[in-house]
Amino acid sequence: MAYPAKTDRMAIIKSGMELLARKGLSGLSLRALATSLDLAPNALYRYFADRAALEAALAAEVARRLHAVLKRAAAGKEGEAALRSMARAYLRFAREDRRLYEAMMTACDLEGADVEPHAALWGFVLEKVQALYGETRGPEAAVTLWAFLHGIAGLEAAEILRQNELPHKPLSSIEFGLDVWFAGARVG
Amino acid sequence: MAYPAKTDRMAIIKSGMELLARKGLSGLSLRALATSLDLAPNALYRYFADRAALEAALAAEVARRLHAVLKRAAAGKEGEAALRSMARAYLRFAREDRRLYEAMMTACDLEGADVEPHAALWGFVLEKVQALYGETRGPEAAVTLWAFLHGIAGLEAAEILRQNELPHKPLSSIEFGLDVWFAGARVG
DNA sequence: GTCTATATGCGGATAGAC
DNA sequence: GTCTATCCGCATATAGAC
Repeated sequence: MAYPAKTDRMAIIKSGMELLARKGLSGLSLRALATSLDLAPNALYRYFADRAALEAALAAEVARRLHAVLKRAAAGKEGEAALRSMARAYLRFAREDRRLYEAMMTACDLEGADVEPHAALWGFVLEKVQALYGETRGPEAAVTLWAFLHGIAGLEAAEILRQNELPHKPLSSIEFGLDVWFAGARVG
Repeated sequence: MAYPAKTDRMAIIKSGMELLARKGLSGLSLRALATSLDLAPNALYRYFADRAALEAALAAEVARRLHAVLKRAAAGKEGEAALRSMARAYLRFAREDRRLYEAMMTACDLEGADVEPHAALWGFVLEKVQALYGETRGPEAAVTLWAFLHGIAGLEAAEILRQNELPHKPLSSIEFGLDVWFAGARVG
């Protein structure tokens, strides 16, 4: 055959993750990704129907990574200690790989996306929360915690908490917020 | 004069807000905005140095609008009632004008941005929170509440809470989260 | 202050050969 | 499966005339 295979889905995802981490979702182009793999500008269309399909695949991969990070953070811990560790790991991930994190939250609702990694991630967190808040209140408590963490990540990414006019205490606010949330588990 | 003035800063902002609400920040182009004002593609450069300057001006305008919305929501109310009303108004704004809201949070940290409207908005919220949480804990409590609301807005915008795999109870989770947050004010 | 014209760059996607 | 070539669209920004 004149043109033997030079790549595959996994290699594309891998290279795509590196590019995504550096340039962000809007800065990622199929052309640049193809170039990074030594391919012609349009070669990726054999593996992904269009750009949206690639984005969804990348978002799923990010979810898998975050899931692994949270698992590691919770390892050997239980209850409140496990969740505090997970919360801090979540924010560390959102901070250090903010472009990956943003991509995960942006591209997870596309058509034909692989929802499994996202669902697995949610299931893992929910389980831990229910251990503290109970089965009934678990979902609402988990959404509340998630929203808080996601909000902190967003405020930090926008560098809003660093503006002079604002009392910039992001770190202490995080502990403050977690304290309030855990207090809710004990009271209710 | 051969070419009399056909527009001004305010008209540009006004038309820009309409376009922003429809197309979002990334979908907004100087060309389209100029066209909507019956101007040549480059006419706006007389009023804004570049695209970033326009974005910052629009973000400031959104902050003014949100500030007005929150003021109205708190009018005639005090303490917890005022803040609950403000929280719901905040989320209503983020939901109904989500592209404006996103633009405000994205473009508020640009060079040379007019920070005053953002600072005024923050000051207004902080004041209300301090009435409940006290002066010392006010900033952290306010950041916590803000992060929670911003996070909910983000999860809703990404339509993450609507996925089948997740218990999709955004509304009840909002009340749940607010309950926890207000409980923190009474306990501490 | 607005105009026409243009420089320059980017991106997604398709056709058809090998 | 990869290639070359191309179509098409979008954008920011500048130069210089009126």
